[in-house]
Amino acid sequence: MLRTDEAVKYLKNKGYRITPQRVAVLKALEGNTDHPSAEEIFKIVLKTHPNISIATIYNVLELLEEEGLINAVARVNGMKRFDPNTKVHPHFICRKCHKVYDIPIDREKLVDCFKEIPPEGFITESVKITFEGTCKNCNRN
Amino acid sequence: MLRTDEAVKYLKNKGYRITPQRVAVLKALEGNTDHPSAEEIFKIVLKTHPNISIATIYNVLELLEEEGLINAVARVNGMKRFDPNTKVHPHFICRKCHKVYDIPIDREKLVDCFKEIPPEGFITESVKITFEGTCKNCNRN
DNA sequence: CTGTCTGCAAACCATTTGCAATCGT
DNA sequence: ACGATTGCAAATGGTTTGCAGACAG
Repeated sequence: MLRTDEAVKYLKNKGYRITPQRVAVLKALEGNTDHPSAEEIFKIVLKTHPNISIATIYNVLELLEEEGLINAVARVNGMKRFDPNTKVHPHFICRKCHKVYDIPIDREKLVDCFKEIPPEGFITESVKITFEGTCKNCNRN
Repeated sequence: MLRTDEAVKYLKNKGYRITPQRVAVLKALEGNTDHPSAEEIFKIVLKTHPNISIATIYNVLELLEEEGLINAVARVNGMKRFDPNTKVHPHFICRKCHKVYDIPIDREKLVDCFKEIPPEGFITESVKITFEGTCKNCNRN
């Protein structure tokens, strides 16, 4: 799970400059379970940094993703959605309200299920498990 | 697995018109394990239908996906990739060569692994399991 | 015939890029 | 200081859309 102070330390250590914009994006993501889009992160950060540019948001998100501090976990309505929780876990995308939910899962079972795949010679860098349908809330109506 | 004749029957039965363009897209996808993009399907169909428009390709693909005859299984380099095999099965996306591989998997194990998720009240319409990394071929070089 | 589909070209829109000015180190 | 990073505005590019004409049923 992303923590701003640890991420800052990590980035500094890698030689990256610690700009207010980068810290602001990290803070917007810390503890955020909404799987926000770049636009949503932009809106959050605008509150404290009224001059920030959307291009900077994209820059920072790209950096954080490359450094493995966050993941792009889905694409909903054409927009990438980001998750500060980089542990492998399934997501559920609601086709009606476009919310992205984390799905709790028995980690042992998951590891067991996937341990012999993909085939030899393939090197896996990330795994995505995504359910799509209609969520509890939307099904009630 | 998609079969052109069955798909045609299905679409006709639903009241859709059977146009040469629709049949051509179906034929381009039948038995295709390359997970082609819209552009790639366009190129295939152009050989037999030199006047077809890319917009028509997108139209037909949208229709086939809505009708559950094909799936959009991934987005690689910004491009949707399509699979005529609509059975749930994992994919491996190579970050170097951008090939999309089908991954064989023990179906029973998969069902067992996923049977109690997602949580009650959520209605699942599709499941995607995607590995990303570098493929056997690219790792050799 | 009639209303669905197609082909064309323009529009869309999330994301990327080029570049001069800014600011972290 | 110096070079990495930002903000702005324009470009990119896969996909979508509007519409007149074509064609399947």
